Amino acid sequence: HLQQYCDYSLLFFFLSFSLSLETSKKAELGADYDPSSSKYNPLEDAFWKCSEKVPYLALARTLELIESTSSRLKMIEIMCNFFRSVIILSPGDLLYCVYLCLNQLAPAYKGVELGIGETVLMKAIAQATGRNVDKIKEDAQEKGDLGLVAESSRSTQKMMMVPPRLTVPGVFTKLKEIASMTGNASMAKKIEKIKGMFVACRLCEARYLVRSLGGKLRIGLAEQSVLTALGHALFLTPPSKEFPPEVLDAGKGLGAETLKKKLDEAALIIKTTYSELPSYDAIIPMVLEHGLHNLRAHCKLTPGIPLRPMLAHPTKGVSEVLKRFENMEFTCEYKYDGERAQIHYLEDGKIHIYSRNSEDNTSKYPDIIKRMPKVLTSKVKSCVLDTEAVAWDIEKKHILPFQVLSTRKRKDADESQIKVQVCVFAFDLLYLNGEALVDQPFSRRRELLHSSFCEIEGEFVFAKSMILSNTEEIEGFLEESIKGNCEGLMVKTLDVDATYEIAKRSHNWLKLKKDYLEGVGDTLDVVVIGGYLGTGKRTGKYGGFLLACYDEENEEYQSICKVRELFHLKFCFHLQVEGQKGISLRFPRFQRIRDDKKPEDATTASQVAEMYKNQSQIQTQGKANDDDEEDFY
DNA sequence: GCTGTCTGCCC
DNA sequence: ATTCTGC
DNA sequence: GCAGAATGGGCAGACAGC
Repeated sequence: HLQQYCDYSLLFFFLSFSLSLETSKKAELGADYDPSSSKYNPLEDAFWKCSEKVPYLALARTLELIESTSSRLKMIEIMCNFFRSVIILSPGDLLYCVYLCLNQLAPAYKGVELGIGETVLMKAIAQATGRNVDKIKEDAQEKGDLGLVAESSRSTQKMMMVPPRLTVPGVFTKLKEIASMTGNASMAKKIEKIKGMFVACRLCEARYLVRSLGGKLRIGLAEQSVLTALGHALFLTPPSKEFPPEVLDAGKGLGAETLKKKLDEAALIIKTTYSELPSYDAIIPMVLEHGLHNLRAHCKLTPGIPLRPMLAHPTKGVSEVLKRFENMEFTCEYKYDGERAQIHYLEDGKIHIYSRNSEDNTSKYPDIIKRMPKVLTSKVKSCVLDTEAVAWDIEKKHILPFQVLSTRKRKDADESQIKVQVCVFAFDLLYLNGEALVDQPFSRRRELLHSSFCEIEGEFVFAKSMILSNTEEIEGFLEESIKGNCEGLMVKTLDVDATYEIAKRSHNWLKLKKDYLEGVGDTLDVVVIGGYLGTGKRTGKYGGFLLACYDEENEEYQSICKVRELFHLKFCFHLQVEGQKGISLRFPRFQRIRDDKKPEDATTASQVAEMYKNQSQIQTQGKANDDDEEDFY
């Protein structure tokens, strides 16, 4: 507490000192920028001029105001106001503003990554502020956020020359430069770049710069709301080729209801466009040029660019499924335990494969690419397939666990050297011969899927599915899927609410996994042997706990996994834990406290081993894998 | 060229 | 991945 | 129920340090 008090008093002293210096000339430009006013005037309330680069401080202030707001509608309004100023004053910077608000540098499929993590960032902050890395680490634990640490530990050393103010395009460009650095000594070079920006930070800029670098903006507003804010801004203050523009506030004079309707429409246009063509590089220039109402015509689902995948809502049992899909026709499919693979076949014959998060996995699957021509019927000229790539035992012709798949080479895999084979399980068709199918019902998409592709056992097959309606049948199918080394079932409506329109509902499917079912699946009674300090919203609380089973043989507790939340647990002991590799749990989660048991009554190590061996996936691997058991554990 | 650590990305 | 929380 | 944040295990790949 003493330390914290000292830091703050220093900070206040430093701030008032620099402010009094500045005010003798002029107040820090933009220090009081306030895009939170409901009567915001995008021209007069901005503190930069037409055609100037957007000051980074304008963005940082926007983020700061949003962070201190709890209502999402208000957050969106604040971001919207900032965007409105950018649209009329500096439209060329809109793309960079959007990217920085999302903490993104490029569409995911371009694979642009900063390659900066907590450790490097702490090193950079330490160097920039002349403080010790351990001290930074300590502060980070206490404050739960490196951005706050950076903001409050800026160097008090006098600079010979005051660096020029940061701008949004300037910061964006530097971040991209950091991302492009590779090879020997690249980390040191990245640190130098970070330091260069850091010394130019004013007010709250350091907080958001550091958070951008760390990959977590933590302002309580992210993708969906940025899209909404962007839509609202484009409606209220349409891009204009003239300055000053004809329309500054298109909402003026509209009734509240009409205005809301118009704003919702605008947001839906942006969200729909983005879900089909998730590239701001493509969308922003287009919307600035042609306006919101011509956007859909210019930005469409495009083979070669990954679209957002449909996700599934978890359900706790068949009864919940029946309740949700009451009076609707639905189908059950096996939920395969592999990796989502969105396969694009272009008219020029090129094939691309994207992950669930739109990363480019093309070079990971040369084997899939090679087999595609065999499975396309002659009527397919171009398509986008939604599939799951699953590790496959060629000899025994069965599915292997996810863990096996995860050992595959990730980049530039050579087809001849592939050790883990995969079978593609196709379950949806999103585009066929120049036409997007996302607004078609699933029944239609599946028909087209089944009639346009040929199955090849062990290489490309359709997801196993059944149309079932009563509880017993569905439970039977679920059991069957588990026996077939699957995770459970996916349940999808066939005609009602059955489109692939992510902008309307991104979790339009249901998933039913064996381990969601109450009272089913493996539960362990474990002992808490450690706790970890939380970060961000969980600062000052435990963010996670280390759990252990009991090893009777050695009379010791063996750590088995960590878990996020423990109900009502305020204190815990810290025992010495020896790190060693063993069996662990894939999706550990807390169920309840066992008041009735003592620590020594915890599940024992041998019981855990027994449970591991009894898993159907392990059993079906058979004797051939016994030799590798040690490795596999 | 080997090893440990960090990072990003699958689930 | 799962889970919790505010709106 | 949505959106966002914070958290889990575990792998390959990249890089630093020797």
